[in-house]
Amino acid sequence: MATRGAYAKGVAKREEILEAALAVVAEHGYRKASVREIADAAGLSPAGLLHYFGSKEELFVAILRARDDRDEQQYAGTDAATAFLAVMRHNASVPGLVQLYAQLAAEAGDPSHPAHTYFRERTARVEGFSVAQLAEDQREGRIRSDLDPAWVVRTLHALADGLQAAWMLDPTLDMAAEIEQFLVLLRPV
Amino acid sequence: MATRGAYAKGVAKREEILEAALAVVAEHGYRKASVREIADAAGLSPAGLLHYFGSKEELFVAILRARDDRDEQQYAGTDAATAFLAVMRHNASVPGLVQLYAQLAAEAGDPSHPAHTYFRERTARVEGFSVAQLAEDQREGRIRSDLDPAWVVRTLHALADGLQAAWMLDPTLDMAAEIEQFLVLLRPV
DNA sequence: GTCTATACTCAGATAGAC
DNA sequence: GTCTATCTGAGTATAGAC
Repeated sequence: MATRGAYAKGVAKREEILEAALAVVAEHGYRKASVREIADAAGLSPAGLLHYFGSKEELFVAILRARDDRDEQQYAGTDAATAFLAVMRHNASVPGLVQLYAQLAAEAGDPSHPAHTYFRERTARVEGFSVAQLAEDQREGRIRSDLDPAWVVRTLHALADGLQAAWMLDPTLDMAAEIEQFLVLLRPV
Repeated sequence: MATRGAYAKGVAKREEILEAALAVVAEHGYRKASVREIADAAGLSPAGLLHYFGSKEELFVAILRARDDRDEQQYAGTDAATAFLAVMRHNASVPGLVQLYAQLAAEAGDPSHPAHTYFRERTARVEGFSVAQLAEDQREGRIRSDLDPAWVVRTLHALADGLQAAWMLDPTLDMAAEIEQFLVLLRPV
């Protein structure tokens, strides 16, 4: 139903706008990615764009949600360490997305920001299933069993976010290698 | 000389503007801290403010520089681990500054951003003397000697940045405790 | 050197016509 | 569902008063 009749066009247009927004962010960075420019790239007016996404912030949150969906589908069931590394390696190939994520995450520190709820939910969800995965890694002897899995996951998450900030300042930084080094410390002795 | 005659007023006004900016950011958050509002708080017009700081971004960079100066003076000579913990604990009492830092750091990912150079230099400087401190910690047996000090410092830095992002989303997070847990992994066996 | 008044440009968002 | 026209508020450049 959702892709038939009068709705099909709207759904397709939404996808088209997301793609255009991503392309503009990738090329010009988040700062200069105005609604106008994205609307131009998607072939409609700023007001037309805002018919689909109520505000600039909502549009960007939608992009991040789409990324989350893809990542979570792709790495479902993989052990936590491997999944983290794979995501980090992939991130290094999409600087625009990394910038967008960092920017929005910083803004979302303000509880009144439209993306605040999204980031809180995202953290709870991602850390939730990562803890489950990590506990399994511990049972199977891949990770030291004397560490609190929740702490390990929070640390991995914070480390990943911080490394992305460092990587934006200096793209020669190998984010995955840094994480890998940390994982060595988690190995059973 | 710099504080005599006709210049004394200017220097004092600069300080006053920095204080006002900090207060506005602390109260309304970075997002809604407009040049106009800061100018009002400092008792002058927007253009008057821009006489001292060429742009909004330069003003905010000046705030962060002032913070750096204070921190670096205060913890010069302290061992790296203790200094990091002290700074983290202090940060938890100044949410406005944490927000400002995170926001500007994210924006500065773009090389054309006015704060890009500041953050690159800051990273080089802070990590530089932290590595020196950490190497000493290693020689004196407080830290495992088989770890690359540069890696440890980069990781500590990234972890701190990431934890601040997480803390903004959930202020119940104890950033210093998280760091402390990580430091346990660095202790000699 | 310090500062104001004015005005310009561009942003995101809204109202209402089509 | 999409446009045009418009509103509001941002940052800041300029000219010039003191």
